Amino acid sequence: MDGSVRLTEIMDRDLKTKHGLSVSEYEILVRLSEAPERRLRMAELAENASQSRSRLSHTCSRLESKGLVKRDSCPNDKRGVFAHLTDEGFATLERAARDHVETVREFFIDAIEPEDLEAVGRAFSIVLKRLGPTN
Amino acid sequence: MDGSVRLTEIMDRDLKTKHGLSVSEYEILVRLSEAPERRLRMAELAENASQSRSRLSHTCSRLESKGLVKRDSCPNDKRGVFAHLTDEGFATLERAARDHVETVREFFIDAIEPEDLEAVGRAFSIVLKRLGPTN
DNA sequence: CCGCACTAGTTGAATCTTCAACATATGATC
DNA sequence: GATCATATGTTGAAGATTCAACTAGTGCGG
Repeated sequence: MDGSVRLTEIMDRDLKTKHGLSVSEYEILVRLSEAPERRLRMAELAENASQSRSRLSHTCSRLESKGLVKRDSCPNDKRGVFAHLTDEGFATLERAARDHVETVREFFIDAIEPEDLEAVGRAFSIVLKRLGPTN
Repeated sequence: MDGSVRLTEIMDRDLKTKHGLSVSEYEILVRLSEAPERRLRMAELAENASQSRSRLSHTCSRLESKGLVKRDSCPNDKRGVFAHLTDEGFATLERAARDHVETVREFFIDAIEPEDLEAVGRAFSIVLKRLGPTN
């Protein structure tokens, strides 16, 4: 646990100093970029990014005021809200991802024996499944 | 990473609802309880618990006001401060640890194949070594 | 078509963390 | 033994997260 905490700390600082993004903001941009039409309902996004809805709301407000994300209401379900990635958001993500991937390699992927890496993947997938949906 | 985030989230909520402690507070109590005479210099404690000094200061203030930790100055080095675990702190830790260990088993240890668990240990030890001391 | 339980998302206050600035002390060097 | 670079720890403000309360909309059952 200690190792993984320290690792995210590194990632966080790296992203923040180079691109002004926290890991959780980055996470959100990634999920959006992978979604069809680069947009997702808030609830779904919260689920994907393992964040509470409240937290997502706040974080999205920040991202919106940075111009990286835009929210508009969903026509079908009047309660619903779509968050979608702006072009600027996508561009920022692309830049950030390049550095981020490199950092991940340096401190994680390349540091570990390949078979141990696979084991880590298996292990935490199971944990995730065991824990079920967020909240 | 996602799995490990979700895992600490569970630990956190578990500790908080049952014992009123956050994971980082718990962490601090653990390190102190393991130290000789149940006390450590602030800097050393920060290092052990992978926290910034500033954060430790604030957290210690909270723990102190709860009566679980006490700080007093170090005779050798007048800049220095010792944090030590009070009896009440130790008692609280003992209670918390019982539940905590069980939660860890349930969602982590028992969920994972033993050899994968070993791999996880190896992997993150290396990460930790690679990252070096905090900050 | 009314009532009611439930879901979506936001808000604000309380809490926690980060960051930079600070006060103080140490110790090496000249 | 004065000076300067460095280490220790705290502080307060700014930023992020959590928690509980809230608004609004959905949709089922009668």
